[in-house]
Amino acid sequence: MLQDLKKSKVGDKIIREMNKRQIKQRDHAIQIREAAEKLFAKRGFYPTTMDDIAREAKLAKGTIYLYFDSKEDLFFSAIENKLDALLARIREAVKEPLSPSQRIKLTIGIHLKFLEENRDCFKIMQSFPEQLKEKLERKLKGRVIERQSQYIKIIDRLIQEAIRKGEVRSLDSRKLAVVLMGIAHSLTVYWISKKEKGSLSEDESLAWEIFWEGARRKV
Amino acid sequence: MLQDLKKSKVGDKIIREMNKRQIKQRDHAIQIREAAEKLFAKRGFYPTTMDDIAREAKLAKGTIYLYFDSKEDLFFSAIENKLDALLARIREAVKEPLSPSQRIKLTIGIHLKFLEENRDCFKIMQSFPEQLKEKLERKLKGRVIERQSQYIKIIDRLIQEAIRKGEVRSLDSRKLAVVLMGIAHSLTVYWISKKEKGSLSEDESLAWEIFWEGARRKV
DNA sequence: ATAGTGTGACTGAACAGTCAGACAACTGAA
DNA sequence: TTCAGTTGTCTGACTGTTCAGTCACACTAT
Repeated sequence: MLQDLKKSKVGDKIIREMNKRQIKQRDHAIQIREAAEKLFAKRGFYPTTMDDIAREAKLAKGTIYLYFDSKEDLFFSAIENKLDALLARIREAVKEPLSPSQRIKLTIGIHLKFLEENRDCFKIMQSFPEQLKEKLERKLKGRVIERQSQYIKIIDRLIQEAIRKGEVRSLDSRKLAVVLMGIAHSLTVYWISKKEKGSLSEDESLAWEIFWEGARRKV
Repeated sequence: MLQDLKKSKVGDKIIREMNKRQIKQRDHAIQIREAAEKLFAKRGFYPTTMDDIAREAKLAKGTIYLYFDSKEDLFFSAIENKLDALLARIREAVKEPLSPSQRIKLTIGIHLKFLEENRDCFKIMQSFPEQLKEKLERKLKGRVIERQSQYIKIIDRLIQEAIRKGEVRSLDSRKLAVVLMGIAHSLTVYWISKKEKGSLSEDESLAWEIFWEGARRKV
């Protein structure tokens, strides 16, 4: 076995070199991020210590610093990771060949389903905005804010399209996007506060109905 | 003057004793709470230090501890104080002899106006829920949660009434209350993110319209 | 004279981040 | 295949700093 590996070309060699150390590395990075997600979600940024995270990840504290520059870096990486997953799903959904309003509905559904599956992520994001010292790396903060605004932009664009097609009244599309997200958000908070009884996805129709009836162009 | 005071009965004496020291005391308590509100709103709980608050209040750190037991106590006192003011205004408005739906509209208006005038309060409340260690005094946390739920309860009751009178479709009234608050909340976040350009109160009609059209019983 | 307020240097605990040394995976010469 | 040497990974005791809360002393109204 080892012979085979040795015979292979340089390119392969690099790939195989990943096959013990690098894979372990990647695993550790994931392990750490997952521990961080869990604890940041539970307690928020400040009360979570690097020792806690190390314990949760079953690694030494020093190890964390091999993969992440600082506590903040880890925090933002965790959020980014989740947000990217959500954005990817939404971008996929938006491509569906449906009317704008139907695509908006689909998006809400995905959004709620995602939060249901990733309540941790939601809790982190919710506690994010103001709780960090200004002096913190603007760059880091910016990375997340950019993703959040991308998200609103997608909804905004959908609503603009719906307005253009006469499905929705011509109101401020950005504000409508904000309102729609607010509805989804508040239902999620409520769902979490009820200790997650029932299914959040079930509220998709309520959120949609209120928004749609409230926003649509009356015939 | 001093003679007069000395002659007066015990009851009076207590009252007058407030007239130099106690008044100063009350002023200091207010000074401290206002400084705390300002800084907690700006930075959140953890990054705000007692030294910061003392500096802002132009008093020594030790003085704060004459009026408040701990940092947490001060934090919750600040929120409570604001929430009580909001609740008082809402309770007053709800008494108006109007139809339930009109009273709901009035309530939203007051809510938005209050947040516009007290954006600090809003920012504190928003950052409140998860960011404190569990070990923190449940009692303190409870004081605020109780007030928040009172608020939702008032809206809930209004909506129940509107449903009973046939103004609103018979949906889950608590969820509708949550949605309504979510709409107001998200518009406030948006308004703050736009650096408070324009007037938040102007969004009253948008919030109302979407909610109302979405929730009302169709004729 | 004294009791009620105010002060800010000080203390002890908590915690992010470091680093010297242990350890495991790989290499290539014999 | 073996093993000494090399490189990359991991560890947790340690360090320096930050900060909530204290306390001995100062001040001021009565």
